[in-house]
Amino acid sequence: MNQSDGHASDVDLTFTLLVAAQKVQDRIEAALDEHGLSLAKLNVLKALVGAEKPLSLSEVASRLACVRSNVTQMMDRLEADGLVRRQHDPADRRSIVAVITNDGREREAAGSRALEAVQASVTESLASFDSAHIDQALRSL
Amino acid sequence: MNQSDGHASDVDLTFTLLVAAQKVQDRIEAALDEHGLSLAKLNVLKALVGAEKPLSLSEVASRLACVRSNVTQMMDRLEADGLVRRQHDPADRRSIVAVITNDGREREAAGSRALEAVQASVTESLASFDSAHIDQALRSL
DNA sequence: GAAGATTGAGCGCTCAATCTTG
DNA sequence: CAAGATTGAGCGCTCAATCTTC
Repeated sequence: MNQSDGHASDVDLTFTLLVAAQKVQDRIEAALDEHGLSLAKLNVLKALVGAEKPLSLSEVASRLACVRSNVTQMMDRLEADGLVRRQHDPADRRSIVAVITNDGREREAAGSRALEAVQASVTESLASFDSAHIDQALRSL
Repeated sequence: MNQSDGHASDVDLTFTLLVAAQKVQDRIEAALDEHGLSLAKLNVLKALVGAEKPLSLSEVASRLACVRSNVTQMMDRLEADGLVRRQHDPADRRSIVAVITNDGREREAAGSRALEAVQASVTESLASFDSAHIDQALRSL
C-alpha cells in the first residue's frame, strides 16, 4: 500500500488541494459579485486605498505582481465602473496615475468586509483541524 | 488574541491555501508545457482516452463539468495541434464527435507521466506532515 | 420546442510589438 | 537606449444569442 490508506475516495492530495482552493475562490467571487466586484478588481482598489495616494499604472502592476498590460485593461474596466480615474502625471508625461473615486472607496470597504466574512467562514471550517499544522504543510509547497 | 498565535508571517489560512494551490498549478502547467500541453488540454485528452471511443462535444463538456462553448473552442486548439479530429456523427447530424489521433494518444501518455511526477513531488513535500489530516481538512471545505 | 454546436462579447491573465517620452 | 502605457493576439473560462437538426 502506498500513500492512501483508504479512508476516503482515494484521490490524490494534489487535486484535493486544487479543488479546495477552487471552492474557496468561487465563494470569494460569489460574495464579491454581490457588491459588483471581483477579487482582481478588489485587489487593485485595496492597493490604491493602502497607498493613500494615486499610483502609476506601473506601480500598481508591481504591487500586484502582474504585467503592465494587465493593469491597463483592468483600469479600463474599473474606470468604466466609475471606481477609478486615470490622470496624467504632470511630473512625467509618460506616466499615468490611477486615482480612486469616492465610489471606489466605498466599494473597497464593502468588498473587503465581504471578503473577510468568507475568510472567517473558511477559518471556521478548518478550526476543528489543527490549523497550525495545515498552515505549515501548505507553506512547505 | 484571535486565530493567529504568531508562529509564522500572520497571513490568513485562506490565502495560504490559495497561494499554495497556485504554486501547484504553476508547477503542473510548467511540466506540461514541456510536452506542448496545458492541464486543460490534457484533461480533454484523458477523457477521450478513458472513454475508449469518440465522444460527442456535449459528452466531453459533461465529463469535464464545463460549458459546451468551452469545448468548442478547446477543440479548435486541439485540432490545430493535430491531437484530435472532429467527425460528423452519421447517427445524429446535430452531433459532432471528437476522435483522438495517434499524436494525441502519445501526448496524453507523456503528459500524464509528467503530471504524475508533479503529483508525486507534491505528495512527497507533504509527506512529513499528517497527510490524512490535511486531506480531511481540505475536503471539509 | 429541445438538444447539439457555434459565435460574439466579456473577464482575467500572459507575451511580443509599438509608440511616446525621458 | 530605458521606461511607461497601450495594442494585438492568444489561452481558458463564462454567458447569451443563433442556427441546424431532432
